[in-house]
Amino acid sequence: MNECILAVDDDREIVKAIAILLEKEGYRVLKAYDGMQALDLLTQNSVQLVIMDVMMPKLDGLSAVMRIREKQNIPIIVLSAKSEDTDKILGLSMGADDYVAKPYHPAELAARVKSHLRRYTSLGDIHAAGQDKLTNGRLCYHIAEKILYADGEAVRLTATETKIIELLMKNPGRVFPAEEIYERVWEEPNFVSENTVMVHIRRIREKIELNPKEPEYLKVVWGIGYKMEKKER
Amino acid sequence: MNECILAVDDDREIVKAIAILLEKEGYRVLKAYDGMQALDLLTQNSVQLVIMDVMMPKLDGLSAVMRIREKQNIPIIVLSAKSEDTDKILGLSMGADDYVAKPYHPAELAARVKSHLRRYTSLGDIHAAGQDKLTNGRLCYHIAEKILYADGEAVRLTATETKIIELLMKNPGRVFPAEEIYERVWEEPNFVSENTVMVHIRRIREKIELNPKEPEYLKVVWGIGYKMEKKER
DNA sequence: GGGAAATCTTACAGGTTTCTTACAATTTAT
DNA sequence: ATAAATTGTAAGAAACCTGTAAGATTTCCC
Repeated sequence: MNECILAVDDDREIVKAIAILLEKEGYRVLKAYDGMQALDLLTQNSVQLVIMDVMMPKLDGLSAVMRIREKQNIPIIVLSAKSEDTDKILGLSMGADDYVAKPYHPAELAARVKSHLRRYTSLGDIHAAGQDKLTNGRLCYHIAEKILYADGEAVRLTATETKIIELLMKNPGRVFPAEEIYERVWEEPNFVSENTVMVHIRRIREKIELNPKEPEYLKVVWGIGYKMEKKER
Repeated sequence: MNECILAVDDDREIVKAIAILLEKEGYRVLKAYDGMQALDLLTQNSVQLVIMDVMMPKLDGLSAVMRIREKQNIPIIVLSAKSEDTDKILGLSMGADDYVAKPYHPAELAARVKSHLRRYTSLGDIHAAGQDKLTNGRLCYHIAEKILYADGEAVRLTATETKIIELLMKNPGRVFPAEEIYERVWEEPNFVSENTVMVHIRRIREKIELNPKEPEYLKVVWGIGYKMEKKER
């Protein structure tokens, strides 16, 4: 489930250092030592981000970036020695998304990786949704505003409640076991059986249902989970 | 029938890369390697959009932008190295419609080109029409002047505050996590957890809100971020 | 109807997020 | 060079959210 990053540099020490840094952050890291190896690994694995040195034997950084772009549209961060001419580097890194000078601050590299991954994966998310509003009966969820409207009135939901509603509104009619809701909202497995999700569901009902005791939207499916009832228009 | 774009940069590799990218998207691309060449091509051809580096020999980006504006009102996207001083770039790109930092994601450049062309061709001359003001309730932000007015009175905002306001006024109603505000205003990842953004938000509230303790414009969305409340007209 | 399992309800203590204030460091203007 | 303004950091206060537990209720199935 966790994201996979490809680190490419002819200096093995640097690749190793990057791997250690990013693995500590919870990413899976693949290693390559020239452009050709990098391309091979990319075809064989599902990679979400590439970190690459501009100066490399076999296949240099620029060519490698171009070749990657032909196939995939993943974020690419380019590394380079600071001494070299900035303009030249920027030319060389055409098609990359970001540029980090060596020596770099480990925390900074990690932050940039995180930032690009978030933008890349969230953009994918928006694309999948296609719209900025999800309407269902009395309810209407604005994805960008992160606000749920009931009968046109904004509902005051908390952050956790908003995430649950976003999940359910994006998948109206689909039943989610409480366990799945937990894992997708909290983004971590719930090993202890809790009624945490249940309590949140109740709180949401209190805010969106006309009669929370007999919900018409946020319904329970006995023995399975919860769902957002799909309404006719 | 298909639209024509002029790419200008003294680095031929970059112009070539831009051309390949945009031709793949179905545009016709003219190439120039300095400001003078660019102006020549503009008089001889029907061009719908210009992509230009700020730093160029012969005729620099700023001057070129000005000269183009004298004659035609087409969209101009300015390129620049991220390392260069942000304020200086802002000055240089005065009169441009958009600004993209190098290195950039090809898909991003393509998307911006598409978006500017759509606006330009569909609405005709949007510049003349004057979408240079963003009004929301008591507030009105002039994009070109970079000044915020509250009840018609200019508000004395600092540079950082202005950037935050511009981001929020351009996206009324949308919620931005503090982290995203940081990244989009400072243009670098915030790898140390700080409450910097929060303090700036408070200072802006002090200047624009009637009662800063209970903001009616610059609102917090608990656990998620901040937003500019969208007001009715 | 009875019993077991699943879900609902309630309350609260602890934790997190945001606010506020002050100050030191930095930048800009005089 | 000096003063003024701006900016980032820290730390304590306030507001708000969250998970847990424990008892109540509903549903299912025999």
